[in-house]
Amino acid sequence: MASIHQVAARAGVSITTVSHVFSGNRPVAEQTRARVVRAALDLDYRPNGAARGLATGRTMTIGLHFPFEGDSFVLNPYFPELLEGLSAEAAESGYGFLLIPPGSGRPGSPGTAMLRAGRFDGVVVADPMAGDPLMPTVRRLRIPAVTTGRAPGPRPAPWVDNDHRGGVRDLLRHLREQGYERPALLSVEGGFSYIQDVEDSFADEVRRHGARAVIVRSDGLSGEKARDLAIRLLGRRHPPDTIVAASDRQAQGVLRAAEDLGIRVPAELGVAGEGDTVLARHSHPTLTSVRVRPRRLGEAAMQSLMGLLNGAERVENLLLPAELVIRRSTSRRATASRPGASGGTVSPGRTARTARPSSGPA
Amino acid sequence: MASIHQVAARAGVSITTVSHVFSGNRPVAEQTRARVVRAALDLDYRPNGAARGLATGRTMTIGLHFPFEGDSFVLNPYFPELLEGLSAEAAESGYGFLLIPPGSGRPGSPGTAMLRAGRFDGVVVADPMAGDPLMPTVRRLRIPAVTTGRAPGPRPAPWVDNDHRGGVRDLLRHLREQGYERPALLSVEGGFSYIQDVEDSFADEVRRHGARAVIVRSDGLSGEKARDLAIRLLGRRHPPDTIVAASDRQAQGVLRAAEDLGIRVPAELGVAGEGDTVLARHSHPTLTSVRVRPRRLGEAAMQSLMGLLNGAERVENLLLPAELVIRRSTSRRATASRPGASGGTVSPGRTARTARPSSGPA
DNA sequence: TTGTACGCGTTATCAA
DNA sequence: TTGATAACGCGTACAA
Repeated sequence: MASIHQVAARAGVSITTVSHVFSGNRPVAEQTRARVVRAALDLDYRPNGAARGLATGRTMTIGLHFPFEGDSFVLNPYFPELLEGLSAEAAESGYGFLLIPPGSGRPGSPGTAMLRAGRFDGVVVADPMAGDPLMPTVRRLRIPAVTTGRAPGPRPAPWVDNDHRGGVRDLLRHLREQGYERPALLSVEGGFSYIQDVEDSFADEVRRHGARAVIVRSDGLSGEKARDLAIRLLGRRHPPDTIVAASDRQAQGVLRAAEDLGIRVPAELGVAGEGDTVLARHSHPTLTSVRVRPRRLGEAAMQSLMGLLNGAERVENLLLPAELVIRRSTSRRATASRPGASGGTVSPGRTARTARPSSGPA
Repeated sequence: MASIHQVAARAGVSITTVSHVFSGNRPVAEQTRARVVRAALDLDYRPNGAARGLATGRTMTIGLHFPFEGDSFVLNPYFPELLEGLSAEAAESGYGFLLIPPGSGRPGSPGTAMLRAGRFDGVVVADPMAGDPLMPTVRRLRIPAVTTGRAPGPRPAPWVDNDHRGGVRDLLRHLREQGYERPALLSVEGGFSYIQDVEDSFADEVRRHGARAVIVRSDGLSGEKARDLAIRLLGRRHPPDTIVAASDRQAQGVLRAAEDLGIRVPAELGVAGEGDTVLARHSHPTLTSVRVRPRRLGEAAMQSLMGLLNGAERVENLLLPAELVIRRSTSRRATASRPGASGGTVSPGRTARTARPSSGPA
């Protein structure tokens, strides 16, 4: 492997010049630069990352953690899209992602060793879970961190998030307009702030309009489990006339339950999902869902983190708006907006809001 | 951040001794070691990875690539499990995974820059696709590499793989024993060696027993698409009496098609999947499937790569046996093995085989 | 516009 | 059992 010295020698310049040709940190005469580039090409030279890191104190690496311990969240298209956004934004600036293994934060685990080894400049933690020792460890080690979704606890790390509460509010308003009166929420176990938001705002909103807040929880996102729970819900003495599911996969299970029980959707039962995944467009009937933007969230997370890395004392938290996409599964009254049309109907747009720096749930 | 010098000073020893306490590269007297550890603890010292990398020439980082360009393979539980295996094995030896972004290998892409920057000691490429420039680039840069599934081309990198061909053979034998005579294969687009293996061995085996090999391909793993294709298959003038799907999700779509058409499974139609995922155990009827071991495959991949990194000239390729798990969806004749019992029935076990170093498809 | 020389924090060689 | 010191390859303050 050629080093900067060999390139300098071959180009007839000093290593300083070679360095600056590759870092771009100071202007180099066009002629000189050409000679250097030529020499580097000839020798197949690539600047050594470790040496760079040693000299600059930067590793150009971001630690990345996903909540993938159980099976439950693996089959969720949310995370691949989030990763795309992170990746796109990181690529621009030469950052790479080092996976932080599950179980990191527990004393003595290999992941904790990695955290302690200073192998990255900062971390992105996707959907930190309540009770997970990772974020406390990250804070203790003073590693710059941004989370997608909010970490639990009093002074969470800077975060970016989807406005799930707003999404639920919009959805419930739409359901009221469609004449549904007894909504139930089919939620899921797990200590994510997203679930907390959905459940809290569902309960608040339903009660504010004088109804009882019925919430049941599945222990995974599977459609089968959702179907079973929905069947039980619909067999109650006073069954709900709408079921809002915490994910599109669960909503599909609800549709299946209705089909099995001979209950017509949307006439007798309204069904809505969350995430506006490909499932929502392809189920029968098509599914009303709350659209979030994992890709944009990933980009925003990296932007925040890079702010921190560039010396910003603190960065603003960011709440991305969620859009209600109305489709057949909740459209039982004719409206001007032709529900059921190709892509669904999007509720009146709202613009991105910036939340207060260390606010709790918005 | 404390450095080795400060620890040495505080412990009253040379930096050499501190170094050896942390690297374990030579014995240190118990008393001395205790003093060093104490000092390190007091100063919150952690060895600097970049400096280590510079001195040793090793980054303790493995590049990792998943075939996640489209949505299609994201929703496959195979990859999370593969990652678990890789991760477990890597953690033991202090290696971490740096994600190689999609599109790497194309000249000028950020991923290619990362490959060229020498940021890792080796790479693991999960299911390299035909036509992807990644593996050629990796070879050109002489980065030690192992693939899960085989890379296309004449002299592929060392690989570990599931014995899909053996799995298909066992499955077809079972189907013949159950009296099925006209199997069709519901495959999927995409240049993975795994698909090639399944299609090739299906065709070989079916023809060897004098039947016509019917193969149709979906352009994704979705259950909906599989259902539509299955409906078309079953509407043919001479419909198949068995449909073998390239994944459990597709097989579930086939079950749905049969249900919609009023075709009884397994009496009139046999259905089998691939992967033995949670879907197979939970569908109605339960699904016969070919079980593979992504977790063990991941472990094996890392072991092979670490062999390469430790100077092995070449490592043996490894073919892990696939097990046929017989459940209700193909069990129309009574057998001694009580198909449909809890976990399904596993075909006579075979032991892991080691393939010839640069063999093509086994 | 370019070059000299030092420092980054560690490992490895050689010596004691 | 331990230590002194030369790499490792790059960035950058300072000088020219």
